[in-house]
Amino acid sequence: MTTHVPRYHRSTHREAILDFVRDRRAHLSAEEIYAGLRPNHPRLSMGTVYRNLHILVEQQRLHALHFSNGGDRYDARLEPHYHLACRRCGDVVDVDMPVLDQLDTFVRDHRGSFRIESHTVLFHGLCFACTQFERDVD
Amino acid sequence: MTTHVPRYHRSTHREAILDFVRDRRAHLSAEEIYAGLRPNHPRLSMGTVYRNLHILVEQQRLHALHFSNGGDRYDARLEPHYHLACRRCGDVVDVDMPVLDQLDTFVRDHRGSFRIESHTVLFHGLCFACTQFERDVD
DNA sequence: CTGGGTGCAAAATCTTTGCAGATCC
DNA sequence: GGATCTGCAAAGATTTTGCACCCAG
Repeated sequence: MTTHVPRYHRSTHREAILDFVRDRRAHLSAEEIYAGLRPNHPRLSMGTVYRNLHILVEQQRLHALHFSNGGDRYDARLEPHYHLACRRCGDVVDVDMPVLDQLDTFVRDHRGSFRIESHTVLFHGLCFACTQFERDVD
Repeated sequence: MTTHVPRYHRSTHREAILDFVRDRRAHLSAEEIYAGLRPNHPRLSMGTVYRNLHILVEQQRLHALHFSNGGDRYDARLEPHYHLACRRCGDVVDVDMPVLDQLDTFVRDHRGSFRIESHTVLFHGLCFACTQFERDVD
């Protein structure tokens, strides 16, 4: 039982999806990608968006981010970096700070049985716009 | 338009859910909680589980964890701590290392417009059992 | 009493998948 | 030609919600 590895063909839609996420430099949901591409790709379907997003992640041409609200989001910035999410509006931005590679090493030494591959850091809080709607946060 | 804040009553189901998550000391899904309580609470429904989990999180008596595979998981351990998730089987364990409070301060100084409240760290990798199923991971 | 809590089932989300035809190599 | 890609619609999986009734305060 050897797992079949497909040799992907070239696909206009797949490239369009990748380009779209790259150009936006944002953390887009499948729905946003679909809506954004629809004008120029009227025959695009959600099934195709999902199928291609999975392939692009598998090919390491996109990274998937998992959040609380709603579904996954996709990021074309491949170097490790941290994120900051607003708990009110859900907006996600990149954090401009060095990645702490030593964390992986530290945990590796303390938990040898687990093969650590990477880590993610997510900061939680309120973006500037949303702070105005939340008064007394103790 | 002032948001209505309910004064929660006492509820056998809510306490049972909280006790169950506390006793298991694990990171349980709604489904697992439902299945685990069903024997002793035959009239419990999934709707009630979800409604109470939201309330317990709002009351800060549980924390919700968000992962890629499937839905949220719930944790009764309230002090900040980090997690380690196996990308193959999805198992989640606590990481025994001090929390880096200074990260919040650091990012606060570099992104004044965002009100940082906390951060989470998630390590990714393979648990010991799953390393045996994955050979050549480059 | 009044407002919260619950079961139940329907609805709402979000994502996956089967299939037939089109496309790539 | 054979594997991959696609639209479409149906099916899955997960979570929310409307409603009538029950229960706590």
